[in-house]
Amino acid sequence: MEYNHKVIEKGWQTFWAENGTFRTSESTDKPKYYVLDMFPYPSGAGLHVGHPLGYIASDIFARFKRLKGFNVLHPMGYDSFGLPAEQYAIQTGQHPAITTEVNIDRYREQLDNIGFSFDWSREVRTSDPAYYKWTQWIFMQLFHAWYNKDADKAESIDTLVERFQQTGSEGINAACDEDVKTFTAQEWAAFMPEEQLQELLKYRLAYLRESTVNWCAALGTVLANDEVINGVSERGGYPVEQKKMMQWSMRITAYAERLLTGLDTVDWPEPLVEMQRNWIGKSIGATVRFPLPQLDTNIEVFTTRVDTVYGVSFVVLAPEHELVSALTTDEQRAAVEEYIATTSKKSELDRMSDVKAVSGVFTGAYAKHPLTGQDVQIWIADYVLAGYGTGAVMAVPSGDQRDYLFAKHFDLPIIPISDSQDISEAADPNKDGRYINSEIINGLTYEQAVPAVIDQLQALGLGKGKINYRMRDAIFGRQRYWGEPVPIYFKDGLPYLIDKEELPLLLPEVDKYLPTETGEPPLGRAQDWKYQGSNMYELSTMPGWAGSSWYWFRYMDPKNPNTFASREAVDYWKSVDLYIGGSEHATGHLLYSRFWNKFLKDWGCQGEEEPFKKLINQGMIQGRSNFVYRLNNYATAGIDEKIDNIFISHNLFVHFKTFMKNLPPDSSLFLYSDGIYYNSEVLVDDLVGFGKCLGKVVFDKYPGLANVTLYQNSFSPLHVDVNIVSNDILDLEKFKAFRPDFADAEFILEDGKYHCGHEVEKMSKSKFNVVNPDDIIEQYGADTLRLYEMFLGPLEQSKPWNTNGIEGVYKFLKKLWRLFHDAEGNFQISNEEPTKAEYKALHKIIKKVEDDIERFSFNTSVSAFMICVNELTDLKCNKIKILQDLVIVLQPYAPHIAEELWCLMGQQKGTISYASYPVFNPEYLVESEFAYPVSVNGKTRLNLPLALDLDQKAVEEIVLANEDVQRYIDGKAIRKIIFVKGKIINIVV
RNA sequence: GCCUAGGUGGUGAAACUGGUAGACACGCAGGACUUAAAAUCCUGUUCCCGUUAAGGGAGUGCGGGUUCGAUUCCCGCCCUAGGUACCA
Repeated sequence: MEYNHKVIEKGWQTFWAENGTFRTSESTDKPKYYVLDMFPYPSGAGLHVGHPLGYIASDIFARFKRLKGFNVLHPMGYDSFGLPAEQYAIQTGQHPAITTEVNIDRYREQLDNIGFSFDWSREVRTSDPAYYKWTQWIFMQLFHAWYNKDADKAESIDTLVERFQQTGSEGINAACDEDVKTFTAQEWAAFMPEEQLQELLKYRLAYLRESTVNWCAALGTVLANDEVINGVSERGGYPVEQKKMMQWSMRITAYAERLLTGLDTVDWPEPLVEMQRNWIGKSIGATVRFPLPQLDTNIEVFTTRVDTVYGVSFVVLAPEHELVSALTTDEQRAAVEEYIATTSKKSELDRMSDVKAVSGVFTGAYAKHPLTGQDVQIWIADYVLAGYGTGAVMAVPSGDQRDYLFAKHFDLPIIPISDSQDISEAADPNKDGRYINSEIINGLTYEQAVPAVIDQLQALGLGKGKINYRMRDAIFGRQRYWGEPVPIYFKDGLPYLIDKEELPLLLPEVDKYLPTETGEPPLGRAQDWKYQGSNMYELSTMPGWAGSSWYWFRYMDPKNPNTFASREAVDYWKSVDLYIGGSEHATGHLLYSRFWNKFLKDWGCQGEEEPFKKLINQGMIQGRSNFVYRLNNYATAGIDEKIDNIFISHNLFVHFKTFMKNLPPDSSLFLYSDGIYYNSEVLVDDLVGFGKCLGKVVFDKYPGLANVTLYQNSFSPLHVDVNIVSNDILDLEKFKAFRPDFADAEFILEDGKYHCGHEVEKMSKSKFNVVNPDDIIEQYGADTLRLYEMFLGPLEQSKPWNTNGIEGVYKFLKKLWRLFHDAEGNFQISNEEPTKAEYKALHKIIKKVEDDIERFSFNTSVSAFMICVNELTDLKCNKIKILQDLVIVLQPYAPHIAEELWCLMGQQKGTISYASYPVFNPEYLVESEFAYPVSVNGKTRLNLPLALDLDQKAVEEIVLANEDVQRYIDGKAIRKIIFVKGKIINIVV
């Protein structure tokens, strides 16, 4: 039979499913390997061809590792809590669980068509109560934990209570809120129980506190920093404002340092590591206090250049700084209040857009310089951010450009502090010179000055070295329905954990998925939803990232009812060896997952510091839209009938556009049946060709037409479904059926074809550029799809989807099939011993694929397969000894055809999945094309690579007779001689 | 502005540690088979000069450098994509 992908592929997919071919267990002597994909959110649109790119790559890798003798865990599941299902529920009233279920079924069907080797028996869904039970459990552990900085790990809150009871707050070194109290053991004991709980909340890793949040009114929820892009929501692009609310937060900042140092131990793409580093934003510096004798307090600032402290000529506070109103003098009060009012009105977006404008107001107050004791002015300005550092900066105009501009603008002093500074035009932050105007550090270098200043400040109690992080704690509550309920109830306004036995705390039914009339989250609508019948539950739900922050553990032991994953399973699988997914999760999912992983390690649940050892970002596949150009703005004379269903081919459109652009904006073209005239007078040679084309259709049909007038925008691009376009050539019949109003369309063609325009855009329904993998599979098969997605280019690179080249890959599979089938389509194989050339072709591919997979260069493997089959075809090789190994090598890429051929050779059905990867034999390959001259007994001889198959004597004769060679041998040592086809190309000395 | 990645034919791309640049594939052109189409196969295809050919020249964003030899290494610049931003 001919290569029939439909029959072959369905058959094998059924076989794999029925036989549980890819079911994994822990009981084996093989080394383990964990290959994970970022699990998808099952959206209503289904998969498009961009989605499976990463899954195909990971599947190839997983299958390859199996062949290499590893016990491979390769699971798949769904991140099934999320906004779209809820939005859909709001619109239609359908329960998000139902929508989600339907979408998951659709996803599963599409995934199955591609022939993945997932172990589906381990599937997880984050919205499944049996799953989110453990998400809630982890939350409870985080609530019950504090971070002991001395031990550098999270500990049970009980150990903290114990220490409070014994020694009070003395000596506690914790990651906690700023406003913790200091107290003795006696004072602690004297606190009311509520006070104690209130205080403990400031230490917990999951905690409740009033914080400024990104409130998105349109979505009715708060958003995390990484969900806000340029001041608008990532989803939907709605405006986001700052608002104070009581919120659940996660003390991820406790792990800032470990999250940073851990990045050095993982094998991740450099851009991603860099993104996380920037997000954490560590800066090493110092805090400096500027005394305020009038208020008996200090202004604390953070600086990374404490050595420039003698250059301070003023201090700037953020407008929101808590000391502002207290220290503002009466004369300045009006100005200050007005300034605060204007800045608070500015949205995040405004503030970002006028970054360059200098603004600020003097408070009228002065602080003492900590080292010189001189008075320095205190200003407020919105270039100082309340949320970073201490919300106040010491201004060093000579060393910082923003301070410099501020000083210039308000005519404040600029003090040079280094003999190498040039501050005539701008601030100069260089660290090269010696200090001047700097009392105790005059004449010192930067390296000497920093510790000197810090020592002095510390001695005065006015400063100390400090490390600051940009990263904020993560807001953990969402005022939405479709998420995990937080396992908390309230009594007298204080949060308590529900009993562990009550887990999972099920998502209650509600009548509507909207906030209540009183503005509470949707869960406020649930009837009789009280903890043990009396206490109110927390009404917000967990954010989208909760369920995805630990899911790789659940795959290890997905059905366990007693724990999130058994210790045996966790110790066996340890961490993910290879993780494939998009880089858009750099500062969200990938950071939170590392945080929870570290916490679970501290908690003694698992032993790995990092969850994902190696990570690959697959590039996004963008859409490639096609356009047709319709006549839609014109005037006719001498005819009544409409003639607007005319489409011009792409090059004519470009021609037309270019030409019109060169005319005055309000000009128009008149068309006559024998050509085009510009302004009815001048014949435009350029447009003759265009005019003839256009004239043909228009005037054949309307012979009596006197003229048509065209304007600048007479032809406008219109998205056309990419599925009726092939190689940018429009299928005219399908186009007429595409939309009813195109039924009588007429075309102005080039070379008898309608060429469409194209553009790279996001893949979306409205742009008619969505390509469904099912359609590709229907036409070419899953193996072709898999190979083609890999063939498209480097995995990590983003690229537009373009079906144009797929024929080439399809041809390769057909060629391979035909090589082992005769003209009648019967399987035909020879038992003969292969020739050297045949072995060479085979071993080339064995080596190549192995190398390529190890370095994730899947696209070059596909090319190599084609070369291999071309070579074998030329050799007319249909030998069993070649095919046996070849199909194993091919199996990760094109598993269906590989299985089928394996079977046809008389091997037991399905055993190819457990075969072992063929051993590469270098004897068959040309290793190198270089010859190395060596000296033997004073005579120069050539070391020729054996595989080159050259006549030693003949080559030596040629090479040694070469003048250059002689010259080099006399002068210097020759490293190698490069020759191709017996000819010397170059000589390396 | 800063950080990161990248820039090679008509197109997707390859060249792994400096060694025949453009493998492989698409597209295009020509040809074979066929009544015809599909399918399949063959030949050519970086650009310029040379009627064909033999042959010659240029060529991996631009300008320099190191080297017998540079897409690859170094310096400066330009452009594109992604990230990030009054972060003190």
